[in-house]
Amino acid sequence: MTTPVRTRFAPSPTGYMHIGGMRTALFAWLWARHTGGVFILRIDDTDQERNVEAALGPIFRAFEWLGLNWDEGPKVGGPYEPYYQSQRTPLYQAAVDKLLAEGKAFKDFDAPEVIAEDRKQAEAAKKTYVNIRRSLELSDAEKKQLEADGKPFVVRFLIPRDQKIAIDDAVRGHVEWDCSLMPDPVIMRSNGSFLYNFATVVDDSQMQITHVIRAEEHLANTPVQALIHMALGNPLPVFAHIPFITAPGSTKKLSKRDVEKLRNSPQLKKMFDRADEVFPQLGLGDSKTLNPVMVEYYERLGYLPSGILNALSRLGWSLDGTTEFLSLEDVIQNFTLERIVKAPAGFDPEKLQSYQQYWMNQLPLGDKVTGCLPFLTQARLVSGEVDDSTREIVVKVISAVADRLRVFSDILDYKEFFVDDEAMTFDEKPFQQRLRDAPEAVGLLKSVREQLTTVTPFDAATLDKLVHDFVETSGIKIGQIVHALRVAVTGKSVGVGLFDALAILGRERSLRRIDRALERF
RNA sequence: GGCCCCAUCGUCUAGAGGCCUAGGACAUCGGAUUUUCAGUCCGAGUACUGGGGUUCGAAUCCCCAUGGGGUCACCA
Repeated sequence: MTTPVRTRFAPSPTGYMHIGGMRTALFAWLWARHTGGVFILRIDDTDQERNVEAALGPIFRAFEWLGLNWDEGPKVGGPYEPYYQSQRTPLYQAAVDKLLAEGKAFKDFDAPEVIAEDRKQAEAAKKTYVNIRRSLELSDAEKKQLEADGKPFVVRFLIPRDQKIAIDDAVRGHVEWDCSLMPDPVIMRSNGSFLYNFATVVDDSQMQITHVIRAEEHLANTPVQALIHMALGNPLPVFAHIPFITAPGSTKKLSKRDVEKLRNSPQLKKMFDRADEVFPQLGLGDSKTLNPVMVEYYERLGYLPSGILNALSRLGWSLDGTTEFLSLEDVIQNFTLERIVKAPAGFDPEKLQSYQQYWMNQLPLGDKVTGCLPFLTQARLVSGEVDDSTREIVVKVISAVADRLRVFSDILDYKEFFVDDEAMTFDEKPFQQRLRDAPEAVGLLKSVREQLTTVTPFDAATLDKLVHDFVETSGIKIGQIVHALRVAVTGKSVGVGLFDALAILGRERSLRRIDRALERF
């Protein structure tokens, strides 16, 4: 019989979901899904105070947005409840008692200052620090006396110093440590609370976790955890330490501590700038409230789960040498731990952009409209109720924008179609260059305006022909009129095809805008 | 510093002894298409950290060096 795979992700309630953590969670989730196993969410809130629920919001939200559901955990429950570490202390207590009773852990009465001194001396002597087990020398009577006196103590797990401990990591292979170099870790604080390293072991075992898939920085914790598992009589789970994600252009772990440094990295600058441009329009603050290390940044900017998921899966994992675009379903089907790359992977915004672009282009028009609409409403470019005529315009704009649309919020770059003719602003630079500084612009604009009053139908193909004929008969270059017209009608030098723009606006609005430009000379 | 991990184009990666004069993708740079921007198409350059082995043969196996990183709490 083969036991079903059970993996877990155990975030602490930090108030946001880290993109690197999301990638770790994804790998654990993928392994469960690939094998038809179970994925568990467990909350590591041992040292958190009140606001756990609030701090958890963005984390659940990230999972839900990306469609990574959990089979057991908060909200859904499960056979190993509770899924909050803060509510599991009886389990930890029982485990400590067991170790204590079996002599596999001991009460250490040494004061912190004493320990600090030991450590200092070891350092001075250039020797690896290993705690001195003074309390182990105490007689039972002495220990009883100390406890009766209310002398504080911690519980330490007794490392079998005469051994070596080895694990066979599913991505790293055989890794071995010499126990004689390991200090006895504290597993229970003097205030009676428990430490992560211990709680994790108890939880993983009680929840029947078969595969501990986590970031590489936990590799150093693993010997201790393995030893505790063994002392508790648990079977060892399979460990799989996946490499962490590094910051763009760096070899260091991508951490939110360094966001301010990241802001200036050339690779990430664009992402911060985009946040500062878009979020204020949406009433969501700016790059200080949401930045590219948070999953929510991508959601709020209108990235697609498929784009993010594709990018995240390809960071440290590949199907083969050529496949770049994979749906979640593809990845689930092909995901194996052995194909995880051992070296850290740099987070590359450009590459993410390309995955995103691919998946956006796969989307049918209707889905793009549905995706963009909330952004237009949120930016108050369309009013709450979306009537058919509004929707019609949105459809037209998005068709014209075509594959310029990479993320849904890009639609905000085309707000000229959604503002009143009188409210539309002209960008100064192109207005100067294409209209004021172009001596023939006024005349050409007036002539074309004349023709626009009568041409029918007022659609892109007809307008295209009209302008080309106009160019022909007046013997000018097409650029001379096109640029002027574009600025006059949209206020900008870049955007959708000019004839599309005119057709979307329609005759009335186009003429009004041309008049405004003319008046503005 | 101790312990541990890692090492192929700028970046993500393919490569599990001969198929490698090292493949793909992103980015970059050319060129084409074009009313702008984007896109698309075509093309180019760019990498096995170094040194020793093993072998007829090494990017691939072993050793050493170097470099990078992680971790060393009564944090998680």
